[in-house]
Amino acid sequence: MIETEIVKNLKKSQIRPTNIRKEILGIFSETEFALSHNDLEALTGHKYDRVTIYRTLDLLCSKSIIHRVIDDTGIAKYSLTRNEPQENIEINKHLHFKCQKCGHTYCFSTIDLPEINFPAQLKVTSLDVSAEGVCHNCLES
Amino acid sequence: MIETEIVKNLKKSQIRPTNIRKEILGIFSETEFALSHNDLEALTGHKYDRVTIYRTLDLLCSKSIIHRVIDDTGIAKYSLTRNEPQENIEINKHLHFKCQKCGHTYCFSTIDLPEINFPAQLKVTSLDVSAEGVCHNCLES
DNA sequence: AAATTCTTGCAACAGAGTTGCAAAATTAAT
DNA sequence: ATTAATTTTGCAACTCTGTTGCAAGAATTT
Repeated sequence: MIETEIVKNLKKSQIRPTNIRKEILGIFSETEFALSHNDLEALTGHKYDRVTIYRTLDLLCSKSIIHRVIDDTGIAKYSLTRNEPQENIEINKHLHFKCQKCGHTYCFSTIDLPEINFPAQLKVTSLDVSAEGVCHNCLES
Repeated sequence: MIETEIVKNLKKSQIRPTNIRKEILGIFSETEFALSHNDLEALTGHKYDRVTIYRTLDLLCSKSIIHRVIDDTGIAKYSLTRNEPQENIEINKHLHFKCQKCGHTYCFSTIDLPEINFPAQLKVTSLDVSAEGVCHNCLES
C-alpha cells in the first residue's frame, strides 16, 4: 500500500492521518503476519509512547481496519483485515495459524471453512479457528 | 468424581494428593465450564496462596489432567480433559464456546469436527476451534 | 484570533503470571 | 526414631500487558 492510499483509507474511515497512524498502517500493509504491541513499539523505533500505540491499535480495531488475534500464550496481535467480501455478516469468522518455530501468526481467508456442528443449542456469532504447527518457511529449513 | 477417585487419579499421574490439589480437582469435576485462576482463588475461599494455585494449575496441565483455554480477552481458563479416546494423536484438537452473556467458556467434544483445509503448506499439530455467542441457558432467559 | 475538539505523552495504576528463597511438610535413609 | 533429602507451600518482589486520568500540543472550527 502506498502512502497516499493509506491516507485515503484513513480518511474514508473518518480517522485523521497522523504520523503514528500512517506509520503503523504502513507497517501492517508490509507485513504478512500479525504484530503485537511490542512488535510495533520496536518497528516504530520506540518513537511513540506505549499508550499512544495502544490507542492507535484500539482505534484501527474499532473501525475494523485491523483485527485482534489472541495467540496461545494470551498476548494480543493485530493484523490487517483484508476483507473477503463478507457474504454472511451474522458470523464473524477467522482462520489463524501460529508457527511454533518462528512464532509468527498468520491470518488466512475463511472462504473454505466447513460448517461446524456444535453439540448443543447455541447462537454462534463469531468463530475463530486457530491452529499451531510449523509454517512453510520453517518446514524447509 | 468422588474424593477417593480423585486421589486415585492423582496418584496414577505420580502427583501427591495434597489438599489444594484434591480441592481444585474436585472443583473442576463439579463444574461444567472452564475456570480461571481468579475463579479458583474465590472458589477455594482465598485459602491458598496465588502462586500455589498457579503452580497447581501448571502441574495439572503438564500431566494433561486439565488443559488451558485462552478466551477472547486473553485470560487463561482451565478445564478437565475429559478425553474422548484420542484416535489421531498427531493433532491435538479442541472445541470451545464462550457465552457473551454469562461469560462462561464451555469445552466440547471434538469428535464431529470436520477437516480444515489450510490455504498453505503447513504441518498442523494442534487445532482450536473457538466460537462465541449465546449459550443455551442464556438464550432462554 | 479565540474557542473547541482531537491527539499525544506522562504518570500511575491494575491484573495476570513468574521467579527466588525460605519455612513447613513429606518421604526416604541411616 | 532421628536425621537427611526431597516436595510443597507461602511470601515478597518482579515482569509484562493493558488501562485510566490528566495536562500539554496540535489541528479544526467559528
